[in-house]
This record gives sequence, structure tokens and C-alpha cells, in this order.
Amino acid sequence: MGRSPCCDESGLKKGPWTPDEDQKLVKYIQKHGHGSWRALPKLAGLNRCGKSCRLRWTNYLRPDIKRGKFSQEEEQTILNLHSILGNKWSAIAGHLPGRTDNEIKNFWNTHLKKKLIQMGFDPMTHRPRTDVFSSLPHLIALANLKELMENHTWEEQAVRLQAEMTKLQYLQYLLQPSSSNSLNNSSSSAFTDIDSINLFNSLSSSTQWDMGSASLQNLSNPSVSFSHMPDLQVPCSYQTPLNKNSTDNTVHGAEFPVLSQGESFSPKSPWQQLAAASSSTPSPPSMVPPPLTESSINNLADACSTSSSYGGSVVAAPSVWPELLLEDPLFHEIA
DNA sequence: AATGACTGCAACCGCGTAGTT
DNA sequence: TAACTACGCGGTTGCAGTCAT
Repeated sequence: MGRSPCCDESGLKKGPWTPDEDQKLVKYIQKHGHGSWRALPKLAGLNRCGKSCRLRWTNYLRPDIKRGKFSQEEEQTILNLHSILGNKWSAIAGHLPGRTDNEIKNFWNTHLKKKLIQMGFDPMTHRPRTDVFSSLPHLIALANLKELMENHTWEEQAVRLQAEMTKLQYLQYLLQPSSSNSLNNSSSSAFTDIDSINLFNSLSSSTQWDMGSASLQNLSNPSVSFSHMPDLQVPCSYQTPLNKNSTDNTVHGAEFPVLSQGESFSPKSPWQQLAAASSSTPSPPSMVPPPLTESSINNLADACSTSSSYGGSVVAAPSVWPELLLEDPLFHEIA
């Protein structure tokens, strides 16, 4: 509807606030509260529009504003929340006491976004960029080859290779937006950033997936690995509706519980999300992973060789997936 | 020391929407 | 129901400080 005319009025001061103006605004609000922002400037003796006063108060003068650098915890919280909420700065700020949406937005744009990009993550989706990711199997293979050959027996190498490839395949499987795999026919939208979080949690919980360069865990430290990555839980409540107009607590089809204050949020596993999003999707079977046999390792080796010929895109035929997944202990950790 | 590039942050702008008349 | 007002939000801009050459 109609826009506020207040900022269009001529003769009102713009630009940086002076200490005198700050003092007038603070004094007035401390005494009367802000009330109507439109009426405030005249009452407070300020030659500013109400909008400017509100911004100055909420972003700078408010007494509960926390100043100084963002802590590691705050940084992690912003990352976690942004992966779920996107650029909902005010919603994110709601979970960081003393921080303003403007401050968080600036911090994101000047620090976190750049770091994510440098590390090969898409800052909007929080997923590995496909161009980088496409060469990941090769990079990992190169990085690990020496150590693999020198320090492990054939069986150990095979087991590790299986784990690495299954993780990669599973990750790529999740990342295929139009995946035609048999588990996900009707609910591809159920795969969200939460899946990535869960996935990275899963990856971090299995050992030795060092990438040699970086991970989401510690953006200030460029030489960290998934193996040291803590669970990406969201330490906040979700009482604030994601959409003002509804009480819908879903994002891209993924359901988020409405939690009470102080209750931590642990995203559902991809399998749980799948089951929740599609009633026709069977629950993951609860089975004990079969022991690794020479033939299963050979099968896996075939899949691996297939993957290199694909250049790292879709690494295995969809029909192969469930079997591969079910054979991997990682699947059972996730489920 | 000068200057141009880069960075970080405060403030502005314009849009969407709830509330009011 | 339409028109209008006020507010909040997210994107963008402009400027001061810092760094590199």
C-alpha cells in the first residue's frame, strides 16, 4: 500500500548523527519511550524523520546493544541460522541478544559470506559449489593416496575407500536437485539445507574425512577438517514464525518444531525428513549392516571407477544406491 | 609521505504489510 | 473495500579508516 511520506519531506536532516542529536533522542526515549516514531522527532526537538530516529535508536543507541567482535559461538549461530532462515536478519538477530539485524547483516556480508565463498561453499545454499565439488573425489584421492598406500593394509584401504565413496555418493545423491532416485521420487523438496547440516554432522562423526583445506566448522581457521566438526545444532528457539502471515513452520518442505525457550533444535535426519515429507516413502529399513566381503568391496570398486568416468557428477546408477547405502555404517549412523 | 584500493559500518532507500479510517 | 499511514525489513550506498604499493 502507500509508502510513508515522512522521509520524502524536505528540510529534514540526513546523514551521520551528531552527539547532540544522539543525546536528545536518548533523553526523550528514556523519559517517554519512543511511542510513535513519526511524532517523535518533533517532540524530541530533532530535525529528522521518524524512520531515521528509529534506525539510530535500534542500531546504535539502544542500551542493550552488544558491541565488539562476534564470538565463535555467535559466528556459528549465525551460520546455522542463516542456513535455515536465509537472509532473515531480524529473525537471526532475535536469537543473538544484543546484536542488531543490521550488524549481523554487515558481518555476514563482510566476513562470513566471503569465507564461505573462499571455501567453495555457496553462501546462499550453504552447500558445496558443484564446480568445486565435482572434483572432490579426485582431490581426496590424491590427498589420501600416499597415506593410504603407506600406512594401511589392503583391507583397511578397502574399508576406508568404501566409507569415502559412500559418503561422497550419498552427499551427491542429496545434492541432486532433480534426483530421480527411487527413494525420493515425490519429495525432492524435502531435501533442504538441514539435510546438508545433517550430512555434515554425519560426515564429521565418521573418521578421517580430512579435506586438507577447510570446513564450515571453524571459518577463522582455514586448516580444519570435517573430522573435528561439532554437531551443527541450532541452539535457539523457533517461536518466531518464519512467515508473519502464517503459523507454518516449514521451510522448503522441511518441518521445524516450534520449541520453547532454551530448548535446542536438532534437525531430523534426511531419512526422517523423507519419511515425514512423503507418506508413501517407506521408512529406512532397520537392518544390521552386512559384513564387508570381497565381492561387496569389488562392487564398490566398480562404482568408484564409474564415478571417475563421470567426472564426479552422478556417481552411480540410482538403482545401485539403496544397496550401497545400506551396506554403509554411515547410513545407520544417519538413520 | 602520497595515493589508490580495500574494508567495515552507519545510514539511507524502497518495498511489503499490518493497522486504521 | 479502498485508500492511507506507520512501521519493519532487507538491500544498497557512502564515507571514514586501514592497508598496500
